[in-house]
Amino acid sequence: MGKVDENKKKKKETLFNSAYELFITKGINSTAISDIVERAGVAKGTFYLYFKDKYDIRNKLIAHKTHELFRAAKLALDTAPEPVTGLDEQLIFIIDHIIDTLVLNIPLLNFISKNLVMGALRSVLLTGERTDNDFYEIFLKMVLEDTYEYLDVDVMLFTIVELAGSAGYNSILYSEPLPIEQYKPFLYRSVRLIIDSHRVRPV
Amino acid sequence: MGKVDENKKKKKETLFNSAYELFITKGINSTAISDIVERAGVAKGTFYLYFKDKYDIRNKLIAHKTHELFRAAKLALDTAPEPVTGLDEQLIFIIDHIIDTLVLNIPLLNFISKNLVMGALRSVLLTGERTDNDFYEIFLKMVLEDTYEYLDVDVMLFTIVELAGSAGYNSILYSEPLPIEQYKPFLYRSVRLIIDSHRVRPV
Amino acid sequence: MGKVDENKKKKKETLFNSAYELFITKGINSTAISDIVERAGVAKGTFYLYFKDKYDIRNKLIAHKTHELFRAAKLALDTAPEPVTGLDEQLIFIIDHIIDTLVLNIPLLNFISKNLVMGALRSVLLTGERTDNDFYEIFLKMVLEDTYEYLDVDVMLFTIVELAGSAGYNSILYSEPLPIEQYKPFLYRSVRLIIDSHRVRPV
Amino acid sequence: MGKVDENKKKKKETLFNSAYELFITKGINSTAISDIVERAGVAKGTFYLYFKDKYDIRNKLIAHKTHELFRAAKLALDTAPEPVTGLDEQLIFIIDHIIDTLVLNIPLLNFISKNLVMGALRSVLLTGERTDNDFYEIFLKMVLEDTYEYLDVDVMLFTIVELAGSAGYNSILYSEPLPIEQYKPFLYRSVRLIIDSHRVRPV
DNA sequence: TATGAATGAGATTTCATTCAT
DNA sequence: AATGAATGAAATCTCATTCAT
Repeated sequence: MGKVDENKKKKKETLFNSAYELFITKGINSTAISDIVERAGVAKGTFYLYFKDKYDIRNKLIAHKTHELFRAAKLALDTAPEPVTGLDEQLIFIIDHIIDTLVLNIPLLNFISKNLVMGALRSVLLTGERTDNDFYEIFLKMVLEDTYEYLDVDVMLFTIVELAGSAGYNSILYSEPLPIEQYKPFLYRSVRLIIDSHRVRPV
Repeated sequence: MGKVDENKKKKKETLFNSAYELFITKGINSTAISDIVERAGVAKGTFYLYFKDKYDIRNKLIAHKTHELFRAAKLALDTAPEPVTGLDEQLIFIIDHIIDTLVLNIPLLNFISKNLVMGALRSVLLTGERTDNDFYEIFLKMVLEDTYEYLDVDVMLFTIVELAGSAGYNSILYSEPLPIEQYKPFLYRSVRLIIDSHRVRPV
Repeated sequence: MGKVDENKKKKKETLFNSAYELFITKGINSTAISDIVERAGVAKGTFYLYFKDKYDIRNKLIAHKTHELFRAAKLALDTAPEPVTGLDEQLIFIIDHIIDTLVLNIPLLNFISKNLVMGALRSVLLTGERTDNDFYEIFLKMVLEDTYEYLDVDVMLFTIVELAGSAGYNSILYSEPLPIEQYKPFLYRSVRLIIDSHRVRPV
Repeated sequence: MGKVDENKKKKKETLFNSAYELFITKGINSTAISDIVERAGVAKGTFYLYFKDKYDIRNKLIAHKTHELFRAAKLALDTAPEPVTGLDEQLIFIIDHIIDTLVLNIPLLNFISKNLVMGALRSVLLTGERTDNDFYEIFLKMVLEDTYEYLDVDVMLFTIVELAGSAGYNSILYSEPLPIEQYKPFLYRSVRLIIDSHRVRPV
């Protein structure tokens, strides 16, 4: 990569970081592009060299952050001291890891969620961003390697993601109807039931 | 009610309606207060007599509309040609009714949802707005009158609302992973499983 | 005075007091008529029953407060334990008394001054408001009773008032070029010189 | 200076001039920023690029205009056909020059004065704006070069400025107690007395 | 590429004043 | 006399976007 390209990438990254910090601090509506470029230390015009507008950078940011969450969860799964076996345990492990991360990073939860958690998660999981790590492929692989056979895998994943995302969001943020730690057993029971209902039979 | 009070109520209502129509047509960000008052045919200052700002009227609107959805669903349930029995069937009836309403009113879905569906639904269901119709009471009554006994009723309702709200929203709007009509059976199966998992035994 | 008239006077007084407190607290520009009536506990329309606008009430307030200052100073002069004799000593006594009062009431100083101290003082002294206590008359009497004869009495009073008002204002407020207590000897020396320069001869 | 910087300076100047003309014509309260930018032929946002708000530009304007007055007076003093000698004559020359200027420019007098002449004059004389021509230095030099020695020079200048500013303002504007031309002898006599009272002895 | 001055539409908000009750 | 809802002009200020350098 040439020095110019490097510089270009650095500028973009700086804008990315500035935007993220401002978005989670002040919210999107109250963050002006001038705030972003000021914090990034670049000129206003430069912003428009890399992003279309505020919502462009926001969307890319959400996708990026969601990606990171899943990547970290998958990594933890793969490097767990004791191997986690069974699709249900594996999915719950991932959900649990993400929840635990977000509990410690409420601003991130707020940022992602306020901007339609579910859409974002889904985009990562089901449709989108098949760039570096293809999570959809990863999930399919997990499904295939399981001892059970599954029907309507897409539907299953979708249902779980929606439930966990939505219920998790509210439970973490508002401790309603229960604080997340107390709600987890219920959530995971439901996840198991959903998975189970998609099983055909042991292979 | 004096003539003045009557007039006041009418003004507020007009503003309410104008705001709603603009919000679902152009979106909140693109709706200016001047748009609202212009459409309502009142002076700009009048808006500030009744609402703090754009977000104040939006929140009140969301609560109001969500309320209406539930009220209509409950009414339909109570006046169904053939009585619907069993908590699971009743809840699914309500969900189904709301989904069908929103399918025909995508702008409303978008409006409510973009502004945190779940939070809004939950506020109606679990905590909030115990004004006219107390839905929480209604649900409790439905639970009590069922032939089964339930544990953790709050958790059960919360889980169902989150799942149905979030999954329904995406399925209706994006037909992903399936169009809503095809997704419904899966959704309702999950709802039934969740209900079932909270049952203790027949009374 | 009938009950109605009494009530009327009370309303006006309340508005007066509210305005004064707001003016010295927030400044005139930032004080809205709605602030005044709110604090006074009367309706907005009532304000217009008694005053033309914000500046009307302000002017009346300044005249009133300036009047009070002089009245109090004159009273102190007349009731001093040891009689003060000589026009120079008497005028300095009055100036001193007013300065000491304002030092303890900076908001009042600010209010009067920001709105043209000198004009206000002058209006009281020379031209205006010959209502209850006619200060001009009082000063003339002080001049006549002195053992000296004076030329151009108006000019003398004017010069002294302008000097004391302007220099006093700045010295009290900004301690520049000296704090008022240290500036006083210089000020009073100048006042004596001015008086002296208007003397013709002992009568 | 680049083309951009040149342009910037020109814009600021244009705003400055527009504001000044409006302020002295309509008064500050009645001058809107939109008036200023309209007259200057620039966009509204441009104003905020150079000034914080209306009061910012006003303060800078007052300082500027006051500066000009003194500069012109000093220039006249230095280029007088017959050299003016003696501190008293020099100070009176300056005061006289400023008074004569203001007599011909009542709007300027009003503008400066309404916003606390004295404060402004003082800021130029005693403390402030030590930029181009340092008037304080100039006065000190005048004092040093005099044949007399002086005590408490700051106090002397302050007293004179306050007296001349305040009395001059009222006399010019209201012809009270006398028109300025008739009042001048009295004023200058007082000034001489004040100067004299600070003299120690001929050096 | 990068800059940042300039733009100017438009958003929000205030508030003196009126007038029907 | 008193009220206070309604007005709506006008004020301030923001900010996304452009474009000459």
